[in-house]
Amino acid sequence: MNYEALLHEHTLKATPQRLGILSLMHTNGHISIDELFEQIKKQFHSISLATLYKNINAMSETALITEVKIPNMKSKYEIAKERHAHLLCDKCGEFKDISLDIDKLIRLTEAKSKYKLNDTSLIFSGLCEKCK
Amino acid sequence: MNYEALLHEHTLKATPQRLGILSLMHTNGHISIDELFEQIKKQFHSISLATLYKNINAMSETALITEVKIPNMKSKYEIAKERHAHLLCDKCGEFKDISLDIDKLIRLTEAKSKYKLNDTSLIFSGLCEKCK
DNA sequence: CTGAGTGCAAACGTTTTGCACTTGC
DNA sequence: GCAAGTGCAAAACGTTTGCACTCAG
Repeated sequence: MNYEALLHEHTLKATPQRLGILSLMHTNGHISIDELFEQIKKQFHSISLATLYKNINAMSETALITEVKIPNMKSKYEIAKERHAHLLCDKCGEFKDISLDIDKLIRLTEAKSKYKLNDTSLIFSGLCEKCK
Repeated sequence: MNYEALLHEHTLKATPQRLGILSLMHTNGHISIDELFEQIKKQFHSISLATLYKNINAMSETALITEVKIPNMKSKYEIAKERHAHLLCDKCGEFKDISLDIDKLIRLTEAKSKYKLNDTSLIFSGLCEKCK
């Protein structure tokens, strides 16, 4: 994936720090601020937490990344992608995407509610295949 | 609703402050810490924010109340009840319950994922009937 | 070359803690 | 009566800001 172009599309400069953040976000799938800071320090010894926050905020505001708020847990961040839901294993902490027919769910809920819906936040929690 | 009994069932003492918190939570449906503090101060002039937090934590830990984490917003709290989803109006901020067939959604997602699921957090956002 | 981004230290708002006092049971 | 709860002030925590310096475009 070309993160440099991605940043430019979102009117942000492609700094080495940002490329590192996006790369870690991609390989981890979902990552918290703390985890990100621990990992990025290995590449950028002197990176500051302030820089990390500024970048997370800049990339969230331009919708390049998305914050995922999870019940009873710190937020995780992911590179923005098409609509999807999340699965959380309460035992081992595995957190991953799952694709559902969210459009259908939205249509159903619109019919029931009279709302015009455009977004969802869906998190399922339980036990993963290994832990159950 | 008998909040005194409800507290006792959760091994918590029924103090006037707690009864006030639960009453406000019930009449508001969903309420943030700030809103709660503003409102409860009217009844308990000298209540402290520390007491509010301690009680919110105690009641969350015993699952008497539930924290609802909402994208791009402060958390709201509600008295725990059967499974349901939430609707948020991005324009006027209306936030309310909606009952969907969540069991069905869970069964569907279990089939797809191999997870054994027991809980969900589902928030739909868009425009309410008046705002759309 | 210039505005955007970085890193540091200080500031800020939110939540938690310690402690003496009070109260529910 | 005693453990649990309250309220205060202080501390801890996560996040943001201001500023001088650096760098991407």
